[in-house]
Amino acid sequence: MKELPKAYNPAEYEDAIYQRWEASGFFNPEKMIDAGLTKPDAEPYTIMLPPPNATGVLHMGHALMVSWQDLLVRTARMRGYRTLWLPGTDHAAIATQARVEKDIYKAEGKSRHDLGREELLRRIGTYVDDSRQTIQKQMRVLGASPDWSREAFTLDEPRSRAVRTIFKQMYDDGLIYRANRVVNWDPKGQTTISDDEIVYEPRQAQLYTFRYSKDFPIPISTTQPETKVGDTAVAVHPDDARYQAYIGQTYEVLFCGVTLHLRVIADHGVDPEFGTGALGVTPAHSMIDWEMAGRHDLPVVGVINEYARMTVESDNLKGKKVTEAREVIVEWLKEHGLLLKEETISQNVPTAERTGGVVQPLPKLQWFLNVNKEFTIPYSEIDGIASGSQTTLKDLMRRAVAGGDIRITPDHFLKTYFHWIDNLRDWCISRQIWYGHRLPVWYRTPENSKSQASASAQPQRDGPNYKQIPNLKNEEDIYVGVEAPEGEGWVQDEDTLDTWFSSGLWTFSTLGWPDQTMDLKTYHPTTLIQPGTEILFFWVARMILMTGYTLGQVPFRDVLLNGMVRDGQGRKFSKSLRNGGDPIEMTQLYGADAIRFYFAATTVPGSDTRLHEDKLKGYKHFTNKLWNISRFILMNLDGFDPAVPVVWSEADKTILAELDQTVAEVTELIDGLKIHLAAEALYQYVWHTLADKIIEAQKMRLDNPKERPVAQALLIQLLETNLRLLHPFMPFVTEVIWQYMPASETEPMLMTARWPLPTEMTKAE
RNA sequence: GGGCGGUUAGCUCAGUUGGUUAGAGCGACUGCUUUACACGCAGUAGGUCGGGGGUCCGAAUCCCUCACCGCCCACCA
Repeated sequence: MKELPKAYNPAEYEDAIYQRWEASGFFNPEKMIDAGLTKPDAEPYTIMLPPPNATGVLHMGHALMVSWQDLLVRTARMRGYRTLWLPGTDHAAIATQARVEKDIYKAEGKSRHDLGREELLRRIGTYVDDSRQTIQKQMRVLGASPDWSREAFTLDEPRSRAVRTIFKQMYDDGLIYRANRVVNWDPKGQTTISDDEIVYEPRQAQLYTFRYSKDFPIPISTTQPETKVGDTAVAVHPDDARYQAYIGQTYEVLFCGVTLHLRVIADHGVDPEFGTGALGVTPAHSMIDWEMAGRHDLPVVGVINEYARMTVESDNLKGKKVTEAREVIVEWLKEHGLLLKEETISQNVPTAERTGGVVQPLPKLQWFLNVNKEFTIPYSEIDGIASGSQTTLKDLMRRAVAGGDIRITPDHFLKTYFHWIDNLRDWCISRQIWYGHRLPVWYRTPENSKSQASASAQPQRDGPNYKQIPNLKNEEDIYVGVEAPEGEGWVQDEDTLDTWFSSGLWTFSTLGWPDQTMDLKTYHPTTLIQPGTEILFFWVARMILMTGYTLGQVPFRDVLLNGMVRDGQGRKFSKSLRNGGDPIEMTQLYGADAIRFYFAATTVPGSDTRLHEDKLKGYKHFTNKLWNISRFILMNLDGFDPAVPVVWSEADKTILAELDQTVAEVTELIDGLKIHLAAEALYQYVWHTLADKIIEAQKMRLDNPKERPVAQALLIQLLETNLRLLHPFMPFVTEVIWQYMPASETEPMLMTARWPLPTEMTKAE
């Protein structure tokens, strides 16, 4: 037998081992069946890899993702499940386009408008291909075993077809609709964004208390005086004694050169304690006011455009930026003695997550998904929702989790999930960016049906004249379909879909839906998904929605949430901080196994974790310890014949029973998704029981010719079982050692070897 | 404003359904060139489990309350 080197050097083995795994084809579950390693009727075990954004490289958060999922997948594979781990990438619409635009601007000084839609998309395509290759390479370095042959991309043709198909179905069901509504507009990114893409930034703001004019009886307070030229009402609380006399009255005032028609309305949404207890209602530029305007049938007057500039017909305001207009108005108030009070308050300013731009509420013609509208669900396996019954998307999302069809780990996130659903409003799904799934919607107006239409013929898309809103009538035909319509004059909507629309289909679009494929039948619902806590709403909830709607199923049984990986000081990893976090670099330093064991052992579901290199070093030592345990046992194997039966002593039986117990414990802990406890149990057993106690005790026996064969049999049995148990945690080093094990003659690859059964030891007697 | 999580050894963190002297890694200290491993071995020190109150035969664990830290949601205009 060849003797192992004194120390384990990961870099020497990892590449070759990975190549051997991949070349075997056994990441693919059907290949496992063909080779007789998995039974054809085995229960499936499926994990869809949360597709990393196609915007570049993986970070330590992805390393955590790979560590946990590959661990679960390798365990399932060894335990005989028909195991599929399906990889892919997400086109991450806004993030990717913003990134490429930035790069291009930096390098060439060109904007997307200089390049045009086609050229920009071509550039993004190239960029995304590069990123995907980088991501694949990084996953390989970490030892991931996904079925690369099934790799998917949220923007490839099969996934796009799924998107168009669902869009059409939802449109036909009346769930997707087009409407003029106040949406969150990002002036910097020049697109709408969803409620979930807003981050509130605390800032200091000036709160101005003033009267519109000398004649107007009620003073109001605001932090945004520039929007007040768009006011159409003043709202007070219905029970507010101070203002009872004015409710229902209408006033005409000249405010900073603009004539306003203000009605005094009573609405429960007004807090009588705040400011003057009266609120200037600006339906066009505030979500709350828009809703209030709906309740009171108020006119909507737009005064700000997509570039956050004033559109109001007034010489001293028109064309000015909102910040400039604010100064003009405050100045005007002061001059006319209308400003009553000015105080500094702290305020949360809504900003766009991706661009940092201050969100400007604007009325826009957009596409929405109605989460409250009833529709008939033809088929449902979801607890509490019968096939053919009436339901809503919100209800689907709630019941899929409430009924226990989906388990969330850790379970305290259930509350957060339900709270989010309860507050959910219709989802704005259209985006004014170019990279993404173009809406499968075509328009035909009398005008463009004659000549070959151009995109600019579209209604109101960029027109700043909101005076017509909200009663804009579309004098055009609309066609929604999976493929473009026949006939002349149809122009496709310029907009693309929110990136989470396609991500929501991930568990089944990856399996070939809308075709009724074998994959879909076999692998769906999937077993488990492992997202970060920050995308519980963005992604997990949307998957439940989309899957419930489309298949009447849950997308997965288990949601295993992970927190964020931070640096040793608790900071996020970022390029600007230069605080490291490159998985490849870490792998070179400590080996992939140490990284993986680190994440298995020290990271708890749902909680953020700080990366400590001293611990990483500790787990590198652990791989080396395992190496040397193996080295010792293997170098004492001469003369050993596995075929010769041995008689265990009582002490041996105790040892084997303890091993047995470890197998049962580790298996159970992994089943319960308590990966960190499983890792800890194995670490303790291998180092402090097997190495420190058992091996030390067997050394004397090995010197005794009579006892030697029993000691050999015992040690090889212990090592073999531990290698099997450890393989999902540290696949490389265990696979290398396995090649020296007698068992490799019958099971040549540890990756596809069988998981030890708790009873195996007792059977060995 | 509402909700969730955290506070355990010098540091970073575990602690599964409340059960005998509260654990790990790293660090510290003492001793080991023991031929598997110094990426090692044997051992030692170190904690009133954030404060207060309660339930219980028994609480790090359950209940109440307070403090501080972090996150999520809402958005007072």
